[in-house]
Amino acid sequence: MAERARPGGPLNGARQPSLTDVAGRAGVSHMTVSRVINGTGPVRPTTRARVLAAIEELGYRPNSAARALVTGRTGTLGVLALESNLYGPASTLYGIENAAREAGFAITISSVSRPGRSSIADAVENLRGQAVEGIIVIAPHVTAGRALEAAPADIPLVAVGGGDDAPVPVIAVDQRDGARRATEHLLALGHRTVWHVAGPEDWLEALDREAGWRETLERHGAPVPKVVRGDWSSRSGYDAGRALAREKDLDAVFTANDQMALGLLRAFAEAGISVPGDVRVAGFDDVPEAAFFTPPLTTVRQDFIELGRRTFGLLAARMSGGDRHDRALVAPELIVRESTGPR
Amino acid sequence: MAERARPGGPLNGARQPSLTDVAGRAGVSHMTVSRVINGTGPVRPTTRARVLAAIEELGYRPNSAARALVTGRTGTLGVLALESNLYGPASTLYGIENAAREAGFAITISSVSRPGRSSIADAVENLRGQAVEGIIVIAPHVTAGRALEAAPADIPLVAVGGGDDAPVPVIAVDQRDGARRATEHLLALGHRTVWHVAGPEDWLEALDREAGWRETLERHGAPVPKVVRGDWSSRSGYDAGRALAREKDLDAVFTANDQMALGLLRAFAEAGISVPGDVRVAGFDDVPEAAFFTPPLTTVRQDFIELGRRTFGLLAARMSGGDRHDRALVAPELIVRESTGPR
DNA sequence: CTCGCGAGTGTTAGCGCTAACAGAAGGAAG
DNA sequence: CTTCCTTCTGTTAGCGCTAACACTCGCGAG
Repeated sequence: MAERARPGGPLNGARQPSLTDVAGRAGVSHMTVSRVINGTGPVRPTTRARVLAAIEELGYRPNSAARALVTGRTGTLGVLALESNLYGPASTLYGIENAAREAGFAITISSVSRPGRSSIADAVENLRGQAVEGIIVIAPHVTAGRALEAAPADIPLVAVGGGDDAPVPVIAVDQRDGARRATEHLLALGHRTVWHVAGPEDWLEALDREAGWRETLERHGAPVPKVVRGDWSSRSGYDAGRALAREKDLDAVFTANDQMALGLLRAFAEAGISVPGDVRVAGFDDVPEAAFFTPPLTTVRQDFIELGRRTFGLLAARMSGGDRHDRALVAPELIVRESTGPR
Repeated sequence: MAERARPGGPLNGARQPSLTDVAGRAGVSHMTVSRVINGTGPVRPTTRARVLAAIEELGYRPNSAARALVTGRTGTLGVLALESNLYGPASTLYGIENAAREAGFAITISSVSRPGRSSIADAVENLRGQAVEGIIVIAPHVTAGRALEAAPADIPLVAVGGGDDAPVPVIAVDQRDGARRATEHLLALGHRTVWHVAGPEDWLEALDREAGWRETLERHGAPVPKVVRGDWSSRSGYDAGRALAREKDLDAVFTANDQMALGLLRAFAEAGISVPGDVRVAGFDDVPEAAFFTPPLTTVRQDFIELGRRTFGLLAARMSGGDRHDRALVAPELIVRESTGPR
């Protein structure tokens, strides 16, 4: 009776103990062991103790593949993440991972370097190949939203940070509200209007923040200056700052994220423009460094951990049959610092 | 013949097609289908075409659990990540994910909020429960190194950013060399010595950077000032800056990361100390924002993508039987900017 | 005393797949 | 024409587990 080699077995070559091994050691049937492990069905306390001892002695670990094969459940969720070091997406990922782990789910990630219809479809396909039970898409792009229109209907999928019109359920921070808060804060300081350095046009968050800024200006009857567009990077904020430094009645600027605000501040410093002396500046995100910019930055804080939790919660609801197809918003908070302080 | 309900099946209730379904449709045996899918064994071109057509029509997707059960391979790697938004760890994660995906492996992450013997052991256990074929630990802590001493011997495990004495193979950026480059750069500018704002004592990278700085000073016969210790945060860099601002012959400062340098610059600005006029400052990491600090920061760049690739490569080698237990270093690069520019 | 019932345990089947081997068909070599 | 390969395809077994049902007790009710 030849021992068949296990191709992918453990390094030391020994076979992992199976339910049957444990059963043999405990002097019971494999079903009793299964019941002890899963808490299904009644088991006499003394038997349970014998089984647990056998499990301990053999170092038994359930075979997840076998379990998944028979139950049809893998206990795994897929997260489709944008490959970026942007503060928001990375923080959201940890929020999701935490919530999922607490609920007993594993997370496998599939990253996408550039969002696009095909790359997102590929990543979704990749995750499905890994038999995930549900998918969370972190890709706050216009293109991502469109790509999801072709999302498979037979697997629960939710998005975090998608737009109003996304074809899937979405949890997002209320970008418009955040932009409104920042803009109103600046207007309340007595400025005639507020300039805006926007994020890239293919990001929904950029569009929402811009819309929130625009709406607020219009509601207050303030003129709407021409938008300067950046790409989230400090470099683009710097370029925007150089351009804005040439404007005559520049008074207040709201940048769509903190990194661009940093570049803007740098450009203003080089141009001899004082913040908040000559111009007041507000950002968005509240990255941990924002309090130490020169000057410390007024900005809008997003609770990414909460965002992750809520997103997981929505997916969990969908997986257990909830058919809600809604959009939930997490409220942001304005953090006031010196960049919009007294002159 | 009752159709048994599939507990975790797809939302629409229909059973996913199996090999047998495809076989029936193509008029062959399930083995022929398996051979077509895996490219094992010869199949007549016309048969192959029929099978591929059937796969397409049914939307067949291999069941990874069944495959894992019989082959003993899951095609999944576990990454144990520190739950932090620090630039380095997050970037490394993407580097690993990329390399793994190219090689056909999936990545599941398990995050650890606070590194410690038990939390790391728990996370490793968690990953093993998911039947990963190998584990990569991103946890550049002293405690992480110690926790890995108890690492299971029957699963390949490598660490990224661990210490010389780690009980497992390690890929790391050469922190000492980076610190040496920064320190020598500052000394070459004519400064008598270089002060150091170090990272937390329980981080190996902090210790290595400090050691590299200290060795360099000693080799050049420069006095070794008292180390100011931070915790990587801008806040701690700010506090360090306030403390250093009181020193008399402060000339040059090397901070162990860029975030702390930002806080330091902020504190110096508030204290009326000009950089590089009065004091020259260098950091470590080259975060994307470093070029836009006030002033732009001289710093040490680490190639995290390369680090991730190399780490995956090492793990792959170990998984295929390589028994190397070595330590490989990735060279960093000094990026000179205004913070150490001419006065 | 019999019956019923619940607690506790065992037996069997089968999830979807690959490994191993067993055929069948056809051509080349003797 | 036989023999022996090579190419292609099919059959069978079994991976480790859970679902479903069958069985054996022991005890209380009728």
